[in-house]
Amino acid sequence: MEGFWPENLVSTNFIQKKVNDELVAGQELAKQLRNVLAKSDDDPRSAEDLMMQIVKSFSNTLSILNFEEGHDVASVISQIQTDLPCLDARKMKDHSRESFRRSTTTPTKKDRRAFYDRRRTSSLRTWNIDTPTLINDGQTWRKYGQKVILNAKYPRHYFRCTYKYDQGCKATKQIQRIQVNPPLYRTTYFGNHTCRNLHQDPELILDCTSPSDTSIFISFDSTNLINKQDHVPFLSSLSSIKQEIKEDIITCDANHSFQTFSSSDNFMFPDLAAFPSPAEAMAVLSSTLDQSDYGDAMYGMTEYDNFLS
DNA sequence: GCTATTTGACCTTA
DNA sequence: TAAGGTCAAATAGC
Repeated sequence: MEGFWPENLVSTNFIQKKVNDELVAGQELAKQLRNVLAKSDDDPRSAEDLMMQIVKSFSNTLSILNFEEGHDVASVISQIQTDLPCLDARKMKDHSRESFRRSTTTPTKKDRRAFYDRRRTSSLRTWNIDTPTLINDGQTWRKYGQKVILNAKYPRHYFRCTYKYDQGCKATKQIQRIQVNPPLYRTTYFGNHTCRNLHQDPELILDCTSPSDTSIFISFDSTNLINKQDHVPFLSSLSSIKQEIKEDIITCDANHSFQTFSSSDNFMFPDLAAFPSPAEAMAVLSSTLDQSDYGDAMYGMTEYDNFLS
């Protein structure tokens, strides 16, 4: 491992400290979000910003945990630390909200120039997350493009908010695989969601969108450890996202068969704040997956890896 | 028939 | 002019 982090720092203790920091930060953010949600007159953007930070925190933790010692964990941590300032809540409040440029009339191909907004000149806030698995931020996305990038082994996938045209939400994201072994995916977000996702629930969602990964829900209510699939209508949106990825994969490689999961494969995370230490929390989280789920998840990741390789 | 995805073409920027 | 981002017609799936 080269570069920023000295070799001796990337020790088990160091990684444990980083995991601890991420979990503590996530716990604190979760508490803040709970307070925000408790006040109905609060700016809904505050809740969204906090939610994104929480997702980021747990994603970072998972990134760290999924890198075996000796692999390039330092680069992940370095990336995380580079990204963190972008997630500072104080900085997130003032990001610009550009007006919706698309006109109500359907432009011809010649008219595209009228509403085309190239990313690099945009003032939209951007940040990225590197994860060993695909993550779900709880929003609904629609894929609108795929592009082979120069000097990149894997194509870049482009997603926009499902409600772009309904509500003028300008949030987009890009997903690109950047590494095979260990698997690493870079998700780059552009702009905040300005939509009101009708399918979204106050509960935070942290879902792996790999084709057959099980969904993970973080509940703020420690008594709420049941599978709420049958009671939460917004779960249909998650199925939609999974379907997007699955179909994308199947289209690209018909030789691979993927196991699809019913929504009942979702399970609930216990309340992380209830655990005395992050290590115990993670141990419980790991054990929350029963053998079949774990096997299915691993199967799915393996198949997806094979496809992307 | 509706909705989402694919993919070639188009557009902007460096 | 090359590269990357987006559009939209064609296509597929439900």
